[in-house]
This record gives sequence, structure tokens and C-alpha cells, in this order.
Amino acid sequence: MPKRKAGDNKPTRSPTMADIARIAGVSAATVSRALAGLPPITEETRQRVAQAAKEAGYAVNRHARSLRLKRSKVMLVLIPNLANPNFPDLLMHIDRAAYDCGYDIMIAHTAIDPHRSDRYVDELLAGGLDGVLLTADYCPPKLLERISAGARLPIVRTLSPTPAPNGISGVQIDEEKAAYDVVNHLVTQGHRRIAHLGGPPKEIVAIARKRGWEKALADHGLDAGPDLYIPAGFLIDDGRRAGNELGEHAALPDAIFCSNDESAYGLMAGLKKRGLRVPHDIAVAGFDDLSFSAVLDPPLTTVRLPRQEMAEKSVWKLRALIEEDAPNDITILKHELLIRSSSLRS
Amino acid sequence: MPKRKAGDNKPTRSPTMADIARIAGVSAATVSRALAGLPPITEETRQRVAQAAKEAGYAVNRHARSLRLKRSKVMLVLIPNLANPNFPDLLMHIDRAAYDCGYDIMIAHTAIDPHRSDRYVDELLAGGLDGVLLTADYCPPKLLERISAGARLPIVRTLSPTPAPNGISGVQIDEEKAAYDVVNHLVTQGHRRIAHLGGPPKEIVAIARKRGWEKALADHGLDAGPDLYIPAGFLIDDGRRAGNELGEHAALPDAIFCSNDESAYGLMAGLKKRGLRVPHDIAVAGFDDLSFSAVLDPPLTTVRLPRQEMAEKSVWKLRALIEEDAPNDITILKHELLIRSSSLRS
DNA sequence: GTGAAAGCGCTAACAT
DNA sequence: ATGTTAGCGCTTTCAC
Repeated sequence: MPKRKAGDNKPTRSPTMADIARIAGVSAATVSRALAGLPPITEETRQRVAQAAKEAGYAVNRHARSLRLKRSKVMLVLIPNLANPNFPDLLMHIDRAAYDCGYDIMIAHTAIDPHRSDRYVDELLAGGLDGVLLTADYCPPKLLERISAGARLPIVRTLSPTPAPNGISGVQIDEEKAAYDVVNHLVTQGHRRIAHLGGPPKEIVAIARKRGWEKALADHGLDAGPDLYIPAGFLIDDGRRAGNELGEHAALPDAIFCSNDESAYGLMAGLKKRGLRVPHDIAVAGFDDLSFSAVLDPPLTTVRLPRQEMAEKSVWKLRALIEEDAPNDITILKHELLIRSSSLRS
Repeated sequence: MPKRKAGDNKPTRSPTMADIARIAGVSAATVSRALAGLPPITEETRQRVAQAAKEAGYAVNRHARSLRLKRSKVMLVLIPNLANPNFPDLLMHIDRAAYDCGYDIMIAHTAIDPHRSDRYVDELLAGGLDGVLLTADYCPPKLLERISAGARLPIVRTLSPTPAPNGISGVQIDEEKAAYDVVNHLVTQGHRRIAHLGGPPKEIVAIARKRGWEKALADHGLDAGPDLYIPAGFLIDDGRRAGNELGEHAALPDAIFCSNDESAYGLMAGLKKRGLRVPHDIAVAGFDDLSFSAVLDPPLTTVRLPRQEMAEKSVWKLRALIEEDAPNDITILKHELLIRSSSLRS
């Protein structure tokens, strides 16, 4: 093996545009135009350049291009935590949609280092990144600061609703209405004492879903008394804990609307361990439609989030923001109530 | 709002190193050194530069830096498919470990466009990317080609084993031995007719796990006859289909070792629907230790993959390959058999 | 239709 | 200890 200095992992220096130019017997400028498919080039020259590039295994250097163009064709995706199965699914669709638009994605999860996402805002400003996709209600402080200072940056939020049109575009569903629909369905099944297993009390999604529950009960003249609101969280264990304690301090409810599918999994496991049957003794519904919800025993009634559509629409919106300076706006997508046996009158 | 041309989303051009130099009253080179913390700089100058950079909201332009350094501080992660919960978990740890080493990650899932991963190999060669992390046995054809041509590239594979030291480093477990351990455990529980629900017949992981099953049976003088091998796949539905048909053409086995947790979920659902109880009528074990496996009813006996360690070790290995031209090698990590009630003699 | 040349923002030799 | 300068690889006026 030929001797190489440390860190020099490339077998030979890879070809640059100048190399291709030399091979094809043209100038670098012509290569650039030919490869980009720009107008004033003979078909014959284009062929020759393409051929030379292919044979030499040429690929443009993204950094040189980005530096020149001041556009990187990279979208940053900020994800809180991949442990919630909503995110991987969303991310997969984001990746696909971005690639189809000619973008690559960088990802960073925000749950751990609070400093980290601010760094990316600086990079966005410095031109290293073209735009940022937020996939939760978290927003880097620095970004908030810039926006209130009047900056218009290419940022789109999805999955979690943006409370008001505040300078960040959004692609979301009507969380409150969806929750309302679930509770309404439980009422039509004849349930009267309908409890709510609440999510983290500060998360916007959790607040909206709780409000939907309250509203539906009120519209049906039912009570949402304090013993029916069960504070919990979005995790399986939050649900399980609730399932273990349910009915200890008050009568059992007829049905429980859980703020998400994961907490519903835990709740059902907890109830089952105590010998309570779903839906015979108690009906359960969730929210999110994770893929496991359909194979659960019993299958879980839930709300389908249009994750693919959310991913695609937010990528497209972000691209429009980047490339066309489109206005900031919020898109509301349709949700769907999936009625499965966990909530059906037995 | 001031008039701006289309695509100009930045409120004002963000500061460059030259701007900071002017503000701090030094040269650009000094700014570069001060910010990088390089030796020959007065503490006082460093302070002044840091201050100026902070006030101006300065961030280095990553493309300019990468172009100059021929090093991008970006690792590409090639993921087949985020739908298998192994990957999100792995990815999360990769992100964290990479960030701690000063790298960002770009991700691309490979399951759809076969052309795509080859493009990244070109980019790697062209210096746009520092290294690639493969998280399955898939390897871009172009990469294989380069390697057999003698190229040494910064590539690490994890999660799936690399069959032989062939120019790609790896971080993996001994899949065959782990499968052996599971089957061995089933034997100690008194089971004799132990079936195997096989994964995709061409995937290296599936092949290794099957071999472990065969070996364990052979070592115990048990039969691995053809009616005990059930060809399936890695998906829930593959397992469910098998569960629905099990015992139709032959006697029911005592136990089933599934090639992964997901197919075990489906299998258990299928068996349950037919009134067969796990583990009372039939014992079940899986492989992967997905987070749902512990909350299943009954909780699933499985093999824990050290995903966090895999993620960290592979990032570190990749960094060594990039920065120190380290030799290619394979690291084998310890696995762990998690015995839960799905496999215990009732 | 094609080439020459400038310059994107940064870092590292080399000078002072 | 700091400044000057060159150049990384690309795209794009501007000439021809």
C-alpha cells in the first residue's frame, strides 16, 4: 500500500471541475454550465463533459458550491426525541420529500443539550443551512429572539401546533377538534363517565387535547369533574401508573380518553394486570395512531395523524420559504378518527 | 418592512470574519485563531474577539471552513428504514455521540432509491462528507467497487455484522452466539420441539440467527427438522401470518424462537386470537429488545442489543478512521439474554 | 457558444 | 503576537 500521511484516507485526490475541464478539452465554466444543464451549450459539448465527468467519477464539492451560491441545499430537522414513534415515521417522510426537492437533511435532537439548537440558528443566519424544520413545540430561544426582532427566517413547525401566526409557518391538525371527535364517539357508545388521561401539562398538544375533551363533555351536558381528569404524561409508564391506581380514590370511569397512544398502551397493561377487561369493563381511546396500536389486544381506537402529508407539506412549505420568500402561514390538515374495538360497547 | 428581493430571507447579511476583525480592531487571521483557541494569542485579544463575535451574533460559515479544511465535520448515516424501532434508538445515540465529537449528522434512508446512496459515495470522495455510517448490511454498490479497487474509505457498519474484514469496519454483536443462548435457555426450560421463525432469508442477521438455533439444537441432540423451520420475515405481519397457520400441517412446537421482536409480536397476536396461551401452551422468544417488548402481555424474552454502545463505538471508530487513519477492524460487543415470562415454564 | 477572471468566507504559511 | 496573502472549488458576470 502506498505511503500516505495520517488522515489522508482518500486513495487519490478526487477530481475537481478543472480536471474534468482538462479531460473534456473545455473550460471549467463550460463544465459547470454543462453539468447544470444551462442553456447556451451545444448538445455535443454537453455530452462530452457528461462523459468525462462520469468516467472520472466526478461529483461537485458541495461546500464550494454552497459557498459560492450562499445556499446549501440542506434542511436541518430538529427532533426532540426519537423514542416517540411519531418522529421516526415523520422523519422518514421528511427525508424522502426533501430528497425529492433536491435537499439533504441534517438532524439534531434537542432534548438533551439546550445550547445546541441555538448554535444552529446562528448557522442558519450565517448561511450554512437553508432552513429549519421544527417537529415539536420547542423553539430555540435565539430564534424566538430573532423573530421578535423582526427577522423572517425559513422555519416551519410541524406535528405540534403553533399557537398563533407568530412568524413561524406551520403544518398541523386541529388537535382540539380531533380530541372532541374521540370523546364524542365515546359518548355515542353510551359512555357517560369519560375520564381523560392528560399529557404533560405544559405541552401545547396536551393542552389542546384536554380542551377538546372538556368541550365535548360540556356539549353533551356531561360532567368533567376533577376526579375524571387524570394527570399523567406521554410515556407508557405514565399510563401504566395511572392504570394501577385507577378507581382507588373514586368510582371507575366508563371510558378513558388518553392523550396519546403510548400512555394508552401503559394504561391498558395496568388495567389488564388488575383483571379489568377492555372494552368490557372500561373503554379506552388514544391519539396518534402508532403502528402498534392496530395489533394491540384489543386494537386501539385512536386519531390518525397524517404524518406523511405533514412531512411533505412542511418540506414544501420550507422550500417555498427558502426559494421564493413565500409568506408565513399555517396549514391545517384533516385528521381521521379510527374506531377499533378498544372503545366499542361490548 | 424593507423591500427585499425574492429568496432573500435574511434580514441583513450576517457578519463574516472580516466584520468581526473590523469591530475588534484586528485582522481576520487573528479572529480565526482566537475563536479556534489556538496558542499564539494574548488572552486580552482573545477576549476582545470573543466579545465582538458574540455581540454581532457571529457564526463561522461551515462551507467556507470545510472548503478550506477539506474536512466537513459531517458524518452521513445511511439507514434502511426508520420503521424498525431499532433504528430510531440507534440514530438518537449516534446523533448524541457525533455531536459530542464535534460532528453533525446527515441522514438518508436507503430503502427506496437505490441510486441515492451511490451519490453520497461520490460526495464522500469529493470531500463533501467526512465519513459514512452504515446501519444495516446494505452497502452502496459504488462503495464495494471502490473498496475492491483498493480504496480505504472512512466507513463503519453497525447493527448488522460484516461477514469478513473486507475493508469496512464494524461494531456488532455475535448474532449466532446470541441466538444460541436463546435456544439454550428454551431447552433448559424443558422444551424439546423448538421452532424458529426465520427472518428474510438473504439478510445476514437472519442467517446468523438461524445458524445459532440449528447449532443449539444439534448440541442438545435435538432435531431441527424442516417442519420446525418457519420461513417468515422481520415484520409484525410476517409473524401474525405464521401464528395463524401454526400447527395446521404438523404438530405444534413447544416453543418458538423468533428472529426478531417484531415478528414475535405478530406471532403472539396470531396465537392469542386462536386461543393459544403464551407461555402456557407455547413458549415464545424474540431478538432485539425493543422497548415495547417489556410491556407486552406476557413480557417477551429476548436478546438486548447494546444499541447505545454500538452507536457510540461506531461513531468513535469512524472518527478515528477520519482523523487518524486508523486501521479497519471489527469490534464485537457483549449481548445480554433477557429472560421474561413469555418463555418461562408455566 | 465558450473562456477568463473575480470572489464567496475561511485558514495556514509565511512574513513582520 | 499579529498581519498579509494565497488559495480551497465552484458559479457567474462579462468579454469575445
